[in-house]
Amino acid sequence: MDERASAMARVWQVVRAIPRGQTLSYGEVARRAGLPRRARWIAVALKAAPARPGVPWHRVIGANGRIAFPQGSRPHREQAQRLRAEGRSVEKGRVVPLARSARPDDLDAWLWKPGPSD
DNA sequence: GTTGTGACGACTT
DNA sequence: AAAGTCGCCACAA
Repeated sequence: MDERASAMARVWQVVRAIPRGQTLSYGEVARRAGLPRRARWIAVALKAAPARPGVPWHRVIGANGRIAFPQGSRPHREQAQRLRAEGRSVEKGRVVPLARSARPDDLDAWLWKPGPSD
């Protein structure tokens, strides 16, 4: 079984595990998939993601809450729309962090943290 | 084989 | 705040 395929499967699995309305950064997805420092590669994996079952790719955002697609682009609008449909607000291409912390440098604010109840 | 590019990220100017 | 730089690495040309 080739490593590339299993790595990709791990990425999809991690992304599929993100609950509705929650987000993870590319870097965090990479770490959880056992691919530290390969944030860029996550994009490759998501592009290759199966359409059906489908992975919630819109829950994966940049490290600063930025939607990675160019503003105004089709995919950018779709991602923003999907996130808003799950209750998150997006302002100027940026996903507004969850209320727990307003500090823009606090990654935890928009990173989903698995809690004891999960 | 080399080069440029990109749905990234951490750092430094 | 904005722009560079560098590390990372799959892919296409």
